[in-house]
Amino acid sequence: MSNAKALPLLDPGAEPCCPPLTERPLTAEEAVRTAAMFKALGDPVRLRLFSLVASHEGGEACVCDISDVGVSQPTVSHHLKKLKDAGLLTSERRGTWVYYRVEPSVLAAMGHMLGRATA
Amino acid sequence: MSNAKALPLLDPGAEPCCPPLTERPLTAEEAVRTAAMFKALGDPVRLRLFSLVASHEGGEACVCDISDVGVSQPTVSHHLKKLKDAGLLTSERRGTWVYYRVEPSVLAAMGHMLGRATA
DNA sequence: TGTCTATGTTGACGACTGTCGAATCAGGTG
DNA sequence: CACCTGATTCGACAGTCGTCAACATAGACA
Repeated sequence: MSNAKALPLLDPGAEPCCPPLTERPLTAEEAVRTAAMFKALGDPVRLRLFSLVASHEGGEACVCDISDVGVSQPTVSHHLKKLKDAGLLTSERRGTWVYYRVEPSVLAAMGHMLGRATA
Repeated sequence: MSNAKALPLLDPGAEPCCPPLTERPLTAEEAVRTAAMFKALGDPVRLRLFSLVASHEGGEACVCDISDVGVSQPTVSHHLKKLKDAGLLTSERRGTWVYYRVEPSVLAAMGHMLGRATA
């Protein structure tokens, strides 16, 4: 987390994960890992925070810019941490503010599972 | 797996839903609706059941064929109902057995949000 | 150095969720 | 008709989750 690199510095055992859901049944282990990512996006506040970061210019945003989602700031921090734990976001402190950015590889993996990118 | 009909017999307010997450921040309402779908897939058992149905031939499977996910049958039924409530599955009773099938439009919508499926 | 602003952490509370056993409903078969 | 199998619903329980107020930490600036 030193600086900007698109290199997917993946968490322990975070491959492309899984084939499209329409291709083959998931194993128990795959399901556990994948469900964790879906669960991270399964909360309205978290989903909104994630979209705020993902749609921000450069794919990064500081907390001060996305704290307007209707909950208290500790709660925002809590959800941001959950997203980070799920591997969907990475954080970087730059001076006074902390910037969050999306992990594009994980996003693509989830989209691949759902959208059957057979093309 | 070119199913016969892609007809989306939509649930109450089940449009294409939302733009890709990387395009624009979701509104609160969009986030609530979309998070419900992600949450439905946010449980390992449910995700496995869903993949079992989705990957079955014809996109449909009877309960008797997907009950081997490590939990009791009432629990399977419970999760199946959740998936149905979320609009991800539809059920149909055919004689003795009940068949579940995936709702392709919802799958595509989620994939579109995450991975911008292709283009 | 001290103080102020910006984030993250802790502890607690209410609500929801996943799970099971038992009971119930639906349909087929003798 | 009675009976049996498959599937859902009911009631209850433990565990997790989302939320907040209060406190702690990190860095900037005077």
